[in-house]
Amino acid sequence: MPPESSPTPPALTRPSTGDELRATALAQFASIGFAGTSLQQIADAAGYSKSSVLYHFASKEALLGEVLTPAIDRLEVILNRYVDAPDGAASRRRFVDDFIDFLLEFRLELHTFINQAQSLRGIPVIDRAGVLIVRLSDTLCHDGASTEDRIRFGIALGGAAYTLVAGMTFLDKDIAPADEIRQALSVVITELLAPVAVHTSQSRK
Amino acid sequence: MPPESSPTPPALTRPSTGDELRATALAQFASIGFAGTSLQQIADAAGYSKSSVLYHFASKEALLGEVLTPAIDRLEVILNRYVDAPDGAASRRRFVDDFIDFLLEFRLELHTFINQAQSLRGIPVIDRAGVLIVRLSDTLCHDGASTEDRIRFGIALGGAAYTLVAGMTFLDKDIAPADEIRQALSVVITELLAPVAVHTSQSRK
DNA sequence: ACCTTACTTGACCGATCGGTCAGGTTCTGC
DNA sequence: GCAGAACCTGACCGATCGGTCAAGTAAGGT
Repeated sequence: MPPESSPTPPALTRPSTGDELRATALAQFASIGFAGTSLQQIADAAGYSKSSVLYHFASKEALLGEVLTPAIDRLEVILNRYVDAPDGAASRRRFVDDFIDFLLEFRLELHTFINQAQSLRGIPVIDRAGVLIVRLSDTLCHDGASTEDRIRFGIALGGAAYTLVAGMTFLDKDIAPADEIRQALSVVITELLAPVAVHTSQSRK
Repeated sequence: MPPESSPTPPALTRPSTGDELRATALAQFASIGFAGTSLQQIADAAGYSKSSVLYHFASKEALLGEVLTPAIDRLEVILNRYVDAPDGAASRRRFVDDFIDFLLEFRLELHTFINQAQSLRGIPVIDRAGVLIVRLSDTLCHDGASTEDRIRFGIALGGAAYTLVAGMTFLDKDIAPADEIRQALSVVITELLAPVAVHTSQSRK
């Protein structure tokens, strides 16, 4: 092999073992569920031994924590940015864009959390995500929001999480181009959340 | 005890052991997942032994089948009724009402299927439900439906399933009255599916 | 009384679960 | 060359998994 190649690879560094395991575990958690995924499966899928997984991560729960944390951090940033921004349609629009970016980038993480949070209570990373979702809901809906407003929020969140993961599997067999999905998501979510926004721009009650 | 009570109980018959087990299993499958739920858990929660569960149901998969089948049967009836009905806004409206009834009555079954179908492929009841969902999607969206139309359908389906189960858990701590939820769902889902309906009433292209 | 049927159970099976541990390999700094 | 860290692994642990089996019990028909 010629020595011309760089010590740090040219464009992208190959993923570390930890990264591979995180990615593999995420895929399994999202499709089979945390309880239904064994460390052996993760190890086999990633091409390592079970012992190796437990060398890199203290426990199965710790692995879940490391897998979900980046998504939660990102969501926290987005929410804080929206809270700090002045009220108005422009801030609202940027938030929806940020949120759609988040959906597309962390679809598996969101799907994992959304569908299993109830059964995983007590795990630190899950509880942290839980309070974040509540804060997100309260921020968008305010305290006096109607049942319909809350259902709008829930449908937008859960529906997007579902559509981007499970839905794609057997509904859109032929996957649509990414920007087409992004634009469609933008239209539908904006439309879903629009009535909720109306209440937001005026002080409640 | 006075013998005045009827041989077949007056208003409602107490549930059979099989019914209790089905209900208990459904709750566990929906919240922890099929793979994550053990027969022991189901037996303990229902107050029986694991052996008793396996006496009433041939296997864990058979139990899942019996749990989900009523929901699938019902969805099949609703879809067939819509397909056989004349095209038009009235049929469409009735379908949405039927569908919301279905959502409210079989929320746990739908949630179970929606979020685990991918990992349970090969199990007869799951495959049957899968083709039914595809048929539902094709019926509502037709062949030439845009990505946005399909995303609308996916968000309505997945969003409702999520909101009615997981969402209620930590978003609407204080549960709203049933008819309020029904009306809100009706508004939001009708709104979501409305643009898709437009394409339906005219022959495509 | 007796047999049958429906139902429930504990003991048990091989396999797999999450997790520990000691040992082996490879690479680095000295 | 050598110590030490980083990494990877097979063997092993007690517990639990889905599932089988024989025994036991209660009710009903004869």
